[in-house]
Amino acid sequence: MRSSGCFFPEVWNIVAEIPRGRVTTYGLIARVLGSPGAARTVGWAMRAAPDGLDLPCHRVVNRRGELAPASAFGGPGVQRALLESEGVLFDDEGRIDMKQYLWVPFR
DNA sequence: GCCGTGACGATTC
DNA sequence: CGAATCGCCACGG
Repeated sequence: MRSSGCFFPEVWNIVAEIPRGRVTTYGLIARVLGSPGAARTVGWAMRAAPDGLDLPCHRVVNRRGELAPASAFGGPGVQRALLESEGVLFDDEGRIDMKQYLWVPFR
């Protein structure tokens, strides 16, 4: 299971495996897929992800532990609410403690 | 087969 | 220390 086919489907596959209450980063996913510089492409894959896949895209954050633009989730606080609902706590800066919640996908 | 795009990352000023 | 810029890679037209 290394390459199921294209890049996007693999991204969705990994995101779908993110455990509840954990988060991962775009760059990390890209790295696991073999393209450390394709972090942007991963984000693009999220945007192009069909709703039928039931992807927990709210569990994917950037390297700093910040959430994606509110526009991406249809409104401000949506992604944060979903994560808090899973037990993820935010600091005063609205960021996640990566040391605690960062989940590393399998290679 | 080239250009533009994009929910990032790291570096530089 | 904060903000801005460049670079990266994959996909659609």
